[in-house]
Amino acid sequence: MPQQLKPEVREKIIDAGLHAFAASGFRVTTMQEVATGAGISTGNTYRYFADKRALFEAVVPARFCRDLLRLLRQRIEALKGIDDVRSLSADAPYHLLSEELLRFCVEHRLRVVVVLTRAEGSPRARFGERVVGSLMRLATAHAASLGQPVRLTRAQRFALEQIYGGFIRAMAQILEQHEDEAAIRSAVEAYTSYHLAGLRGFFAGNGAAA
Amino acid sequence: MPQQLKPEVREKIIDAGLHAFAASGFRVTTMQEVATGAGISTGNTYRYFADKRALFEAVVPARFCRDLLRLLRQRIEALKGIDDVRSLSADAPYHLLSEELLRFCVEHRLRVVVVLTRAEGSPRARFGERVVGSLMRLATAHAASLGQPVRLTRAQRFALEQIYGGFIRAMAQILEQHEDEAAIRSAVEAYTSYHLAGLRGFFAGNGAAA
Amino acid sequence: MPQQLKPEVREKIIDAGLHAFAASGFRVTTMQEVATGAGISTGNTYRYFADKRALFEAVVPARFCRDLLRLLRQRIEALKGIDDVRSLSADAPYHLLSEELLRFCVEHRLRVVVVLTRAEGSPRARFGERVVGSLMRLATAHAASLGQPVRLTRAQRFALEQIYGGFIRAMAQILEQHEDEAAIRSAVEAYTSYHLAGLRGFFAGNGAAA
Amino acid sequence: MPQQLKPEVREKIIDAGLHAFAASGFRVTTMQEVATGAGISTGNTYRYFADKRALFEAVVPARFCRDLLRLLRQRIEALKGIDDVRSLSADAPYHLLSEELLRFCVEHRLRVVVVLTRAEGSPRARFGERVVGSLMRLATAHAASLGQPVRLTRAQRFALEQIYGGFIRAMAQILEQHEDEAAIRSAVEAYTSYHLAGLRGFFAGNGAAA
DNA sequence: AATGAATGAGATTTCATTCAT
DNA sequence: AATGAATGAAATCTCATTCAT
Repeated sequence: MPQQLKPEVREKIIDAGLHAFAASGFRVTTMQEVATGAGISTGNTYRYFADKRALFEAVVPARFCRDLLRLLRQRIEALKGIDDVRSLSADAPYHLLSEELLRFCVEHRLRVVVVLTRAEGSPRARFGERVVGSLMRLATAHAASLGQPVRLTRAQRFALEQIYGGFIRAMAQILEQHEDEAAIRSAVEAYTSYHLAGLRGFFAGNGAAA
Repeated sequence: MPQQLKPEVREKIIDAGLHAFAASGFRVTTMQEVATGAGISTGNTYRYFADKRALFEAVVPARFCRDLLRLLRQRIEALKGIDDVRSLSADAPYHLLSEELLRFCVEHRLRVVVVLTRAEGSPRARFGERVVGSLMRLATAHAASLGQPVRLTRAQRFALEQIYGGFIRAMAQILEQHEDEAAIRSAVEAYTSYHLAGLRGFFAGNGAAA
Repeated sequence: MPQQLKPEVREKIIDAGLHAFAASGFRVTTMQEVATGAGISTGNTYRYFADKRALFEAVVPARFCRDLLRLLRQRIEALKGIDDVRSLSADAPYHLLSEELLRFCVEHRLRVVVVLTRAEGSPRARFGERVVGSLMRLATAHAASLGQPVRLTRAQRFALEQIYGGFIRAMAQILEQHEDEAAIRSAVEAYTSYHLAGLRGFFAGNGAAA
Repeated sequence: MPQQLKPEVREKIIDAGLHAFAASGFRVTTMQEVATGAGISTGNTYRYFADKRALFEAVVPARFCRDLLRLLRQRIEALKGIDDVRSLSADAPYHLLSEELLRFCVEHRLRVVVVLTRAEGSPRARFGERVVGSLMRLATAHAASLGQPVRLTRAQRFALEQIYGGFIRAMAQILEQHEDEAAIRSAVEAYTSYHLAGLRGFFAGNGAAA
């Protein structure tokens, strides 16, 4: 039922929800705020979305999550051709690999922010974790696929988790604070120079290739 | 009024608050939980602390914030003697610089966690940002104090902010998930190998010295 | 205003209301359900009926109530020729007396169900009571018209009320659960064998004639 | 947690709930009404009962349901010694069998009313049905245990269901409308003279012994 | 006449905070 | 000082009813 109502109102609600969630997070945002933001009454909101969680799911659709996850994985997998992260020049592969991801993130700027850092209490609360877990598994598998398999200690695994967590969080922050693509691109590039060099150091320091 | 009450009760409340905030964050934690955790009544809590915010401020006192901030700054400042982060070996300076900070963090494990990652909605909500800002200013000033002043673009500055943000967040996570010092130490070490190499790469990639 | 609208739409609404009320009762049924059931919009419903109560009154019209009441009364009155319920054979009078009533009930199956057992909160909420009251008065008057006037105690009067209440309720249940006339007839017959024998026992046990 | 608060307030809430539920049913009764009835604020109600359903369950405890069910079953089972309901004098076994049940009903007057006829939408909504089902099974088993097993047609089974349904409903009504035991006793007695005679007629009419 | 989106009142539930004892 | 029951404001959600088109 809550589907073919006025599409523009639906969009207005989703948009208001997106901004409200991005500004305050799922828990703190009230349906009142969303409704006000959309210029409608609270009750009307419920004609379009069964409840707050459903609204969140519409703001951050499953499809979107799948795509984001896939693009992030591709970014890791694209490293497979390269024998050793240490040989990686910071920018060359970067532009190559992430063009699609970047476009996607630019297009869905706030959506990425919301799902990665404003989803506490929402039905997508674990998405961030899942992304990190997925990246971790890829990284591990990839490393294993190289000559000298990586033996990470528990502490190293934990650190790697933080590293990837920091990476996606940084991406979210960049998207949150910048509106135009050029600015986002520059900030990502700058962060990438840190991140890739960091990974090289991490695996080198651990006598491991990745 | 909340001065000459029983200090041990006060401590019990603070301790219960600390654990509750660490477990669920400021917003989600209820005064009831805190009181129960402290083994006293809800009402009594308010004789010791004017409200939830005041309790949080007692759990994470200004003094503690100052100390943590100071130690973090020292860590940066200690780099001053070194001309170029690029020449930095990953582990050597690490142990040297951070011994005091580490001890402090181990001792105030949960407090650090709370103020850095569980403070949303609390009066210390911005502390993390302030720390990062302070570290940024130091880094910039330090760089400027060297021969060739660093000219960071806006994007690089922003990326550096994320880098430091990720750093303190990683530290918080490490402290949250590990209880014994040895484990904390290993995890910090692993993360540091990433972080310092990352910084080298960052400044190298940006043709800048720090 | 709700007069010269399209009669077939009016009928559709009434029919949808009938089914919805029969399925869930007055209170639980929503105007949305009714409108959907009628294949029209919610708003349009209100062009035909001032409000939910008016709709209910149309679903169960006064005329219908009068007819049902009249037929039920006839059933009682038809006993007048018979001196003593005790002499009543269970089935003979049954077919005779109730043929018209039965046809009526079969024809207005759901309507009877609704007014007798699904009317809570509606403007016809008391109809069941009124029916019972009416039957009671008839029974009393009838008894009084016989030689030895029945002296029912207050308790007996009350019990008789429950007996008639149970009777009409049973009839409603039978109508609700059976669709074809034969099945309804059998069930009514079975219940009647209980009910009439019960009445005989009731008046015999109370040393009264009815 | 909602247990050892002020027992007298708890009792007041339960009592207010009992009366409100008895007056309007589970669905229609609001927590506001209950709170007002108990002379407290709405919020306070939730300190004693997790939600409306929990309140209902406290008003009509499982223990109470078990006892009521057991006593009703006993009433049926006590008929086992009697070969044929037809030989049953209306009052003799009645007093014998039901003394305990009567006392119980008198003591828990409104509670019985609520669980049997005001529970729609509540966690005990099906209790009435279960009671009827249980009585039906007992009656059937009992009949089967006699010489000539009862072969009830579908219609007769259905009618028997209505008979027992009417029986418990009548009992509820009697309890609802009378306060003192003597009145209840008289009304039950009067109804019983109908009910038992009715059963005799029912089984006789069906050429069956029970 | 009709649509169906929109409103707004009201119900349930949660908690920070207050208050009688 | 302490208790812990009580309050009241606010949030989520539901629907009868209205209204712009």
